[in-house]
Amino acid sequence: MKTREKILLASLALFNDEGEANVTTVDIANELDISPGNLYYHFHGKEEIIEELFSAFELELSDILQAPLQKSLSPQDAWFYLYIVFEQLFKHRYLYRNLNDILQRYPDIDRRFRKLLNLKLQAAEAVAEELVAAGILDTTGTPLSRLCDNVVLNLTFWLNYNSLREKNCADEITIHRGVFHLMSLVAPYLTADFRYFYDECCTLFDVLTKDA
Amino acid sequence: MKTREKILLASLALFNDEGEANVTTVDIANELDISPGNLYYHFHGKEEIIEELFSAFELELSDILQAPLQKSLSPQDAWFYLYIVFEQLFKHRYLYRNLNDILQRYPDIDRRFRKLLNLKLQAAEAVAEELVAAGILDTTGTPLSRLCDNVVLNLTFWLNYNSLREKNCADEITIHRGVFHLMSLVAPYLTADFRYFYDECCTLFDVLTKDA
DNA sequence: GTCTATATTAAGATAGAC
DNA sequence: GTCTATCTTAATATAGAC
Repeated sequence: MKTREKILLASLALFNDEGEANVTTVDIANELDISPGNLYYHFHGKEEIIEELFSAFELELSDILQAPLQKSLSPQDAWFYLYIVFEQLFKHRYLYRNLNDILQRYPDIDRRFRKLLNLKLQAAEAVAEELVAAGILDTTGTPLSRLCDNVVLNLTFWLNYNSLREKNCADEITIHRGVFHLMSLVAPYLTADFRYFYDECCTLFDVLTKDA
Repeated sequence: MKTREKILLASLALFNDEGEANVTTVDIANELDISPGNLYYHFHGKEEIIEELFSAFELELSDILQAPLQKSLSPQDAWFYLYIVFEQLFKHRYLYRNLNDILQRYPDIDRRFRKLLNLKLQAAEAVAEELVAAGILDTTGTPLSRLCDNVVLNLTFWLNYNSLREKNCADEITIHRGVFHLMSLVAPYLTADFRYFYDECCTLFDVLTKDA
């Protein structure tokens, strides 16, 4: 693997583990046993590394979020889809962990992150509309947009909230918990015929998280 | 007003406006037209200022959160109570804006913040139980703790989410929106007799936010 | 491409005069 | 209590040898 690639991978891992603000260019170089000078040969600095990491994240997440807009998701896939989204967010959790800080320091990332947020909203609405059409959800009384707004807020900040509740939570469990937490937001809108589905989720969730 | 007091007030204002990480001891001194040396005479550094600001926040918020645990809140006060909590969080929004960063750098604040989070959960459960007892909420099917968990997550991260959605939102509007957003979480559990209340909230919210 | 050595910068902090 | 002047430290960044 080329040094440039190695720098990106090591940076991502360090940012996720220690928090982006606490990782210096020297830390990254040390992690790879290369000199700081070498790192500066490949990247002009931390800023350029972050921008390149974000670009990769943006590309991958855009693809994921555009899927339900282009081709309608079958209801049984919605559950699986939620895991895909969560895993992508988790892979780049350094971003969500220090969101305001990073967006303030990198105006370009700020602009692009807001675009992604809109895309999240659109994807959530597309999936929700599918579920309503399939008779799985009944949202009469509350506008769909309000529910989706809440889903996106929870998607964006769940990882932060979970690390406040459980300081050392295994990665797998964190993702299960996140998906389940989102399910519970939608649960009150399930039609009577599909209530059993949420109950099954509760049981499954207990099984999945008991291994810990 | 004593210089010490002035430093605390100016720091809080700067932290809220610029983000704690972007404010240096020199910035604070400049804001007050005093020398950095003078600031260091009153405080050992930024750390001590933040710890003192947090202690004040902790004291005030604890009082607010303990109220519904000691004396049951009448249902008509619940709405008003939510405003009190939100305004307190808003006054110290610098903390919520860079939460992970600050908690990582100040282990003592981390410990105490988690305590406050538990207190938030307890207060939410106490209020929710009141509303259930009064026949305003019906939460059969979903455990109350899951709803409260979600309320606390939203309390903690609403300010962040809102500033992602609306970059320059007036303070007043931000708080109205936050309270309304929380209402909409609870709305699906309102009993049929009290549905009208949420509809009234929607109308009121439209009026309150139209002045902007 | 990679290293060592060094320069630059900015924040944090202190000493001593007034 | 407050100021000016100065020191320390850590992070960022570059120059030049190999």
